[in-house]
Formats: sequence, C-alpha cells, structure tokens
Amino acid sequence: MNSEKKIETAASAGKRKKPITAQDLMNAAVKLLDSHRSVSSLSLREIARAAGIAPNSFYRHFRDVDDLAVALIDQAGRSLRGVIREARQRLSLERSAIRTSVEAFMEQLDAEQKTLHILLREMSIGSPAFRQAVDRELRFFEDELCEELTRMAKVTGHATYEPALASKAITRLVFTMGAAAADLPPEERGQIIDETVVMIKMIMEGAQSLAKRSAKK
Amino acid sequence: MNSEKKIETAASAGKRKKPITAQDLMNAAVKLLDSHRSVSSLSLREIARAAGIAPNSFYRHFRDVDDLAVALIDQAGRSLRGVIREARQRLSLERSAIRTSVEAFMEQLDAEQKTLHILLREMSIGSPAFRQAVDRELRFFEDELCEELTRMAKVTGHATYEPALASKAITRLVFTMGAAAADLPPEERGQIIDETVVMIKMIMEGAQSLAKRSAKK
DNA sequence: TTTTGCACTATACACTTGTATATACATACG
DNA sequence: CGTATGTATATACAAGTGTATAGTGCAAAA
Repeated sequence: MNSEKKIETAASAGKRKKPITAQDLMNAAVKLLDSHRSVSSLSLREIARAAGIAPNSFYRHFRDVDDLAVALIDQAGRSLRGVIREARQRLSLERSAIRTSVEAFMEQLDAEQKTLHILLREMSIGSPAFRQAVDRELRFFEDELCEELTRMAKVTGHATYEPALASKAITRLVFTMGAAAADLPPEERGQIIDETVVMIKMIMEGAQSLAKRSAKK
Repeated sequence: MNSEKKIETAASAGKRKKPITAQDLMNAAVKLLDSHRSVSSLSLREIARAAGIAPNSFYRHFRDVDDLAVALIDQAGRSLRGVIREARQRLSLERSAIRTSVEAFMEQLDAEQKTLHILLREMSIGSPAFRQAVDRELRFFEDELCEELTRMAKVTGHATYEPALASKAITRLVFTMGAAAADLPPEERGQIIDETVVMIKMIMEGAQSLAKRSAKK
C-alpha cells in the first residue's frame, strides 16, 4: 500500500503542465530497460508511473504495451538506418569500408537512447508482430548492404557470389556480435569490433572467391 | 476466482501417486514455452500448476524460476552436444560435412523437447547467469568446430585463416539462422538450411583464401 | 455564453503473483 | 512402538496487474 499516491517518478517532476505525448511514454519505457529486460516485460502501470501519468491515461496513446513496443522498434530501426547512412558518408573519404561501418554500428550502442539494444533484444523474443517489425528493419539493412556490394562489384571487378546471401550473413553476424557487445564493458568492445571485421572479411572474400570459381566453370 | 481448485492440468492426470522430480518440473516448464515466451517469463505458480503440484512444492526442487531456467539451459546444451556428435558420426561416411551438420541442427528444432528453442531464446534475454550458461554451451560448439577445422586443414592441405574466429562466425550464424527457422512452417525450413549452408561455405572459402594470401606474403 | 470533446485522474474490481505459516502423511531409524 | 525427516498440502496475505466506470478541468466550437 505504498506507491501510486504522489510519486511522480522522474520525467514529469513538476515542470510539465498537462499534455503527454506518445513519445514521452516511449522514452519513459526506454529508461526502464536495462540489459536484461525486454520491452514487453514492462507492465503498463510501470510505464505510466515512470511517465508520471495515471495508468489509464496510457490507453490514450497505445492500445497495449506491445503496441508501444512496436512503435519503439520502428523508431529504433529508423535511427539505425540513419547511423548506417552516416557511416556511408564517411566511407567515400577514408578507407576500410567494413571497419568504419562496424564501428559506427557499435558506437551507437552507447548512444543516449538505447534504441539499438531494443532491436537486438526484441529480434529473438516477443510476439510475432515484434519479430515482423524487427525483421523489416533487418531487411532494410540487408538491402542497403546488398546494393552496396553489387555496386562495389562493378567498380572493383570483384564480383560477389550471392550478394543477397552474403548481405544476410553479414547483417545477422553484425547484429549478433552487437548483441554480445551490448552488455560488455566498453573497453572490451574493441576486441569484438576486430573480430566482427575479420568475420565480415571472411564472408566477402569467400563470396568473391566462390564467384570466380563458378564463373570459371 | 476460478482456477486453483481441482484443475490438475495435464502432466499429473490421475496416474502418478506422489513424488515429483526436478525433471518433471523442467518438462512441465518446457511444455509451457511457445515461440514467444522466455523461460523466466513463466510464473512459479504457472509451472507448478502445469506439473500438478502446489505452488509451494516448487521450492523443494528449485530456489527460483531462474534456477530452473539455468538447469534447462544446461540440459539443452548437453542435448545439443549430443546432436552434433551424432552428426559427426554420419559425417565420416557421407559427404558434405556442412550440409549434414546443419541439417542435424535444424532437425533438432522439431524434437520433442524443445531444448534448442530454449537455447536460442535465452541467449539474448535473461539474467547474466542465463547468458553465461548459454555462452558456455556456445563455446563448446565453437571449440568442437574449431578442432574439426584444424584437423581438416591437415588432411586436405587447405589451411584456415583464423580457425577460432571462423568457428565463432559459423556458430553464431547457425544459431541465428536456427532461431529464424525455429518459428517457421517446417516446409520453409529447407530454404533456410540451404541459405545457411551457402553462408558457411562462404566463410570457409574466405578463411582458406585469406590463409593462402597471408601465407604468400 | 453554453456546449462539446479531449486529456487526464480517482476509485474500484477481479485476478495473479511470490511466499509465510501451519499441517498432513508417508517412510526410515532408534 | 515412537519419532524424526522429507515431501507434499491448504490457507492466507500483501503487493502488483489490466481495465471498467465515473468524474474533473480546460480549451475550442457553437
């Protein structure tokens, strides 16, 4: 018989007058996520409390906690695509496209909004709707990468064996390694980055080598 | 004000007299897991109900639900290692080591106990203890694979660039693809298997190609 | 002005959860 | 025989959950 009286846990704290946005709720939810909690394990009341509103007000903005979760995943995906696009900008100037991209990805793990964490976590748990949402984002990633690979092929002359598959492999690998890096002290991340880079090089080298072989034959 | 009166949900159903084993509880828990629920999202009462015992009897066997989860992970890992070892037996007779192993892995997804599902799910969610347990099992997988690769290298003369890393990449990839296949109609699994096989070939081809290159130089 | 609609709140209900406490009933041992 | 000991039980409680219902206050529309 304690809480739910005057708590106003953070987030509101005296300043705001009345109207809360859906985004506010999403932010409140994100703040509640540590490394081993999935979005849908949060209770509606918990989120409402963190946002400083009454439990029922939640329904004004989302049908469900799951509904909010999907919104979060979408947002995470959008932000991720931004990161990748930015990485690509840097890419034309410096060398080692792979390393640059992987670093951009891993850097994002520390970003203020833990959007990447959300994607990484929800891709393996949660309702079908979740998976679908995450899958959509993964496919964006894949497609951009595939496009990049075939473009590179034309420039350098190194064809790629099955660019779509290579892209998929690389994508899944980066996400998996990202998940591993996510809850790791930042000073050990360097090693994960190095490993990931080598793995990607293996895949690309292999895809090119297989391309040559199947062309010869 | 309904349940908890005379339900005896399955599992007990009249036959057994009194003593329940820890394994019974684990099995009951597994039966409750569909594709989008993690072990630790099960409630103690839920599991007890499914096993046909009183909630408090749970404590005779496990401290926590998490405690039970760790036991489940261990069991899953043990079973998985069995599968892999079996796959290796077949391996010496037929060809295409890769395809055989991947198929063995994916077949296990349909097995009666959904142990593999558990591993796949818990590797990305759950308490540190969970992750650690899953990680241990993954490393087993990796090590066996790495050993296999270096052995193959000596026989065929094709050295592998960084066998440990290649093993890690392959392992993560297989698990990720397995997770994707896990909740998919079985008739679409074939495609996933094919994709996975190609991906692995890319990695191995790449690792060998990189080995030659770094040897030459 | 009155009215209408919206965003939010308060109270309440039925239900689940983890666990504390106390109790029954077998079997094993002196 | 008693009497521990281990395993199961029922009952109970405080806390938390999702949500139904009703109400409040305020801004824009009539």
